[in-house]
Amino acid sequence: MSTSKPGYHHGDLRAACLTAALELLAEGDASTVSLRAVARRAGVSPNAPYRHYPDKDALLAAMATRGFHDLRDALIHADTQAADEDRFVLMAQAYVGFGIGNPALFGLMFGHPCSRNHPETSAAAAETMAVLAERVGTLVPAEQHDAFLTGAWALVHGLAALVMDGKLAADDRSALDAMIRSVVETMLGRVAH
Amino acid sequence: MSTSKPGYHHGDLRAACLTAALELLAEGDASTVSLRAVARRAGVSPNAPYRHYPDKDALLAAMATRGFHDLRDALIHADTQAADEDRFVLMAQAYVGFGIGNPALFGLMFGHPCSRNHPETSAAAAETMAVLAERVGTLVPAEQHDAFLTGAWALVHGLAALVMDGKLAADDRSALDAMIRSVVETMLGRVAH
DNA sequence: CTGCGGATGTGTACAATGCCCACATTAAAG
DNA sequence: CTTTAATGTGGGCATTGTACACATCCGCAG
Repeated sequence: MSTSKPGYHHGDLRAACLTAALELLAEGDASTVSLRAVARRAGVSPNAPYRHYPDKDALLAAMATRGFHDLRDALIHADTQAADEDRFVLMAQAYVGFGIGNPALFGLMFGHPCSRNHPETSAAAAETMAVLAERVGTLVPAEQHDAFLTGAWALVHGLAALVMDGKLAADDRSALDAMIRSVVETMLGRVAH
Repeated sequence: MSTSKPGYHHGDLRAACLTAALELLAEGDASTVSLRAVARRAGVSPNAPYRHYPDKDALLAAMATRGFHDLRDALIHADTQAADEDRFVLMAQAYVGFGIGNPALFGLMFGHPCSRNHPETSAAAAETMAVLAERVGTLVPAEQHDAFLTGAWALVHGLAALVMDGKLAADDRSALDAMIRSVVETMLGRVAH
């Protein structure tokens, strides 16, 4: 397809840079991603990426945007996998699981200034959170709605952040999921009744 | 005292580097902190810091350690400021308030690999969390203790992360504190007994 | 007091990086 | 076919992290 032409022009360097950058990020930490390394991996000169991204932050923002879309899709998928009471648990597990599976990307999405400064990334983040909010909206009486929504969101995000930071350890994935279930049910059980 | 001698030797360069680095971090984002800028601010040659920190990550870890100690102290102080039921609310407000007041440092503490790799920093983080854990221990029956502790911690940490990310807005500090109180009381209020 | 050794700070150096500029190539619009 | 804008190349610059060799100084043994 697009890989069959080694000519002067790449074909879709923009996308190639994005995937190269995501690969690099997955292989190491944030410092592994340099514009020049991305260019090398895409088989292109060090400056070529600048034709598609005004600066490094723009590339990082594009990566974060992709990350938010993937996270959103994972949440939506989890939301369809169970009956009502379990849905939020599954979404929490999916949220944390995404972080575990893509730690450096997760850190980029929530830790790097670029996600705040780029409107496209902020929009993707908002979309992602809207999925959580919709589910939470079905779980609680109206008068507690706002506080509960905020709390549930914070709970899930905090779980993810702490697990990613190694502050909460688990032997394997299923132990982790069990822990998440236990925590979420304990915390939400208090509110539900 | 130690600032009165402009001679060849600095006196306490180790501490000077730490405070210079913390100043730089407070003035901008993480990228503002370069070893060379730290050296400049301390009025010393670019390589002098290497006599006290083996590499840049070691300096960052020292900064994170300091951050955890300050956060711990803020939590301990909050814990003494009210009667039993309010203590956890005040601790949550202090936790988020620390993040608001030191966003870049907070990001370092919870986002950067150095806090995982340096034992001293990990220890400081554990100490900090122990303060939260102790308070939580008084709020809940033993069989729910683990899940509740994790949940409460995640809740507070998630609140801080979301507020810092601009995902939860508040007009001013007292509106923010009110929101935190509302969320915390909703999530764990009626279980106190 | 002398001189000596280890701790601390300086200088030079190098590779890598982000980014700027001028130039080359090419695909597509006229 | 010609022109033109998009895309990729090459060279260059300042900054950064860090290694190595040298300078300076504090404290201690004689």
